[in-house]
Amino acid sequence: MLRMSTLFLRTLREDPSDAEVPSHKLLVRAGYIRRVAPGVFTWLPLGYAVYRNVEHIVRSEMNAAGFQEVHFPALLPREPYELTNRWTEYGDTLFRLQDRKGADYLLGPTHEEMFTLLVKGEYSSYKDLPISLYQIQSKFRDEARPRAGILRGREFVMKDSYSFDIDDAGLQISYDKHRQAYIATFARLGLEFVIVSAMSGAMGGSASEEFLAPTPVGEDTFVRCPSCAYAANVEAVTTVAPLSINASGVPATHKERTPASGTIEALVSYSNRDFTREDRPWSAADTLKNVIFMVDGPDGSQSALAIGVPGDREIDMKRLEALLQPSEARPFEDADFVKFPSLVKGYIGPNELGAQSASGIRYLVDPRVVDGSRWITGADEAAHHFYDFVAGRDFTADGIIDVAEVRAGDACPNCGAGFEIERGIEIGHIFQLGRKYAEAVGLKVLDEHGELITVTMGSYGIGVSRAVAAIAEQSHDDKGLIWPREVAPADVHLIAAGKDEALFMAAERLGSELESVGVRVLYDDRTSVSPGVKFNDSELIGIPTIVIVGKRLADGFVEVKNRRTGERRDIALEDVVNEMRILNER
RNA sequence: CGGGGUGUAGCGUAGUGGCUAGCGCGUCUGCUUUGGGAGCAGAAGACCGCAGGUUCGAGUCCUGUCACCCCGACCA
Repeated sequence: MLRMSTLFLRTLREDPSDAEVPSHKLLVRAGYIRRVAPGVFTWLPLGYAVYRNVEHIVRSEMNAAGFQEVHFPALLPREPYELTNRWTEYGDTLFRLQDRKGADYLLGPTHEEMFTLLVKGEYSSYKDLPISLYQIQSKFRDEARPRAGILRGREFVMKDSYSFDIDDAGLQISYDKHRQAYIATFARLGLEFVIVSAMSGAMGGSASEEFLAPTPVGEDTFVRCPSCAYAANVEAVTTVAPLSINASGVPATHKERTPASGTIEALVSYSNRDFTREDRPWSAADTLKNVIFMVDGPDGSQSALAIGVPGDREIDMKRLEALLQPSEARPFEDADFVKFPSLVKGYIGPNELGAQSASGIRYLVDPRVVDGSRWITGADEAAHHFYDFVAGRDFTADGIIDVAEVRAGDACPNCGAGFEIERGIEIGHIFQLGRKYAEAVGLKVLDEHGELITVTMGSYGIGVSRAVAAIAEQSHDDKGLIWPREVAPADVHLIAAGKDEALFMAAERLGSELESVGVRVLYDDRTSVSPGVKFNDSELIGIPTIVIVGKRLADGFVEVKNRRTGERRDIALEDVVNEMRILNER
């Protein structure tokens, strides 16, 4: 029985000034966590109890799925990460350190290399596979900007699993088992979640899905179709290309002088004044905006890339980066323009783009730029635009790229309905890694023909510490936290409300009885604290059931309050233990 | 790393260049109080982020520096 009189706990009446999101504010105010350094937190007794409950649920579901737990060090040598090139590729996000001899070490940001090497060291036959191993470990990432308290720290706990199979079919089975285990885990954690596609096909088609907990403070944006099951991270949304259009009636293209048309908006209004089209007014979606990027490859190479999108949409850098990985893109700067004299900044058009053009810059367009679509676009001359510039007739791009911003109402690729946009916290990620790491470290086994084959892998993560914050984020009100029972630090928050000694004795006895039948109790046995303080603390702390031993005790009753609904009931003292036990069994 | 902001007691904060840096919460002592963050009386607790400078005088002005927070780019 946890006793408030001795519990290491100090609740705060005011929000900490450095906290922004509800989970951070409440976890600090309720005395669950304290900050040690940016993105680094200490778990206090109540917080650690919740954390351990979450960890326990994760572990038990992993074990139930037949995965085996191992535990790597957090402190790792450099060499394994050299094999996969991640010692350098990981960049500044990697915490590096040296031992006294000057040898390089790192604090593990994720453990693909270690798991792969471990299996390589032990197994060498197809008969040993499949196998799935996992660990629950502190991970370290020197994030450029930790934020939102526990939601995005530099030290955090992650459950990471890796599956090892001899072929794609086996990998699919391992992947599906993890998917099922994750569904069971998050359901038990009391989290509302959505499974979204996380990668576009352009990356090579390996399956990857994210488990997102919808909340306004989530860092991931995803789309969800209200009329079918489709859900995807914005990075993975595929745009439905319209059918090609018959452009036989479109006038021949013509170049016009368009002064003061520096912005799309200005161009559209100018066009509607001086170059009206026959059927309807021009809109921003009729302009073709061409943006040039410099793409830095992982090997240090640089190449320019031109992207054409309808003028009513921006290019979504996240989508672009996701598609280009591991290369990185940045908008063209003046210094880059100097190298391409045929480009007129602000008036770049398809004529000067593409492999065949003078610039030679690869030119990719949005899927909406179908054959027969009719555009206003740059004429590669200051203050001039082409009108009635038709795709397939007047220009041809080198290919399609789907990186324009995604908007609510855009068509679902599955059923065509307009989808909705929401935000969510990434609480889990399952991913068919394939043979990348196995190849890098040489993980091969003999198959039934005695041939060496490279193992194929899956990698699966759950943010354990993050899940605590995600639950807090989804489950609180203006008074405080509201824990789902299975993760709550106790089942019952027992309050002695009053000063009568008999009342404390009755509460004490009730607490013991509850504990004896397996009900976890947090007992507010403080004698010098007024009932109001106790009530407020109980609501802040967020244990699902609050039992008040107070003024109704004289009639043989205690009050039982549901933290979530606020519903209160008077229950006869002798029935409480039974009631609580039933409640606990659900 | 780009942009914005803030550093005053454990927490939240006030402080036109001028006396001993103020208030609330929390903490301690005593008395009172006990169904919605109690009252009275007293007490402890601050190198005003750090380093320079201007000035008779700096929490306040200037320069530098560090730290932290927020918005972006990056991620469980």
